[in-house]
Amino acid sequence: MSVDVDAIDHSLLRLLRQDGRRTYSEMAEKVGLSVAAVKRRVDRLREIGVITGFTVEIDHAKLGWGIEAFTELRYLGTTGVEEIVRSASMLPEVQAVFTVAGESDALIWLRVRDMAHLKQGIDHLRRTGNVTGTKTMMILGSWIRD
Amino acid sequence: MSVDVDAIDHSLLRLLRQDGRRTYSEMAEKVGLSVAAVKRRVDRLREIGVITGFTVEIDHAKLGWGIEAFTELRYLGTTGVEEIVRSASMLPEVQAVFTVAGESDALIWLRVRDMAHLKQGIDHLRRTGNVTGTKTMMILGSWIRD
DNA sequence: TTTGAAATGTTCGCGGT
DNA sequence: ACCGCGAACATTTCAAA
Repeated sequence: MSVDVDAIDHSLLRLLRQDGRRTYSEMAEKVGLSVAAVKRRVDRLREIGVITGFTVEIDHAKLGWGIEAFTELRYLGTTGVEEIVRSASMLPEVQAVFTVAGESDALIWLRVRDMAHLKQGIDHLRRTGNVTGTKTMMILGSWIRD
Repeated sequence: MSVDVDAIDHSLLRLLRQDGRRTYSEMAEKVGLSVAAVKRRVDRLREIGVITGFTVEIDHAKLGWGIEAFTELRYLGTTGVEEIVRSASMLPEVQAVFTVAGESDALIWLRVRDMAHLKQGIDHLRRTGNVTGTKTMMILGSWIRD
């Protein structure tokens, strides 16, 4: 399932990670190709599925959702992975769901307005699906690549 | 530190989360404003720090980095939070670092090519900084909002 | 806030390597 | 298969109302 992506493609991906709205002209200048060549390469990276989309990065604290936490969930042995993701992702407070192998079955990334809101979110998770136990870590700070 | 962001701003943020390369014209049509008004709003969201940037979403498995894991790290009590982030973020395998309150001090999101590579990454983390213990969860699947 | 016009960027066909 | 060129089309940007 791996694909051929050369050094220039990697440069383009790096440039787009730094700024997803960069123009083709700007990228063309940086990698030393024509504008059309750059567009064709980016189009191809989308077609073969290396690029799955573009998005905006938001400071949620500025929007009043300044508290983040990870909650590890354990489910009944009969609960399928798909079911875990489906039930957890319904909560608007859930930013991401990772199904994992280890003591826990899932790791949930929560984003909330305050502690009361967090409590409510965790309670909701415990009630939805067949949750048998939770363990929550408050996020003090985070660093994300690029 | 919270700011005033109205319903139209939220619509624009939602549209940009779905596709960060949407044109102002397209957004203008969807929210019922002129193109210039939309541009001014997006510019303002950047200025006040709600929008911190734009980026591309990549399928890393297609690039041959198909294994992901979370590693919980415990550090010596003398280790500062800044030091934890600084040492961990140096590894290219580290996708994100979350400093947390709880049993562990940090939660590291790793992305690697294979199991040998994962082992090497965790070993490196254990050696860098004052790590006193680790616990790793392999990621089986993930769902991320939008 | 909108309008309007110039500058800039995107898209695609075609010919060349 | 990949590139560059050029022309048509679309978007961005900003000044003025």
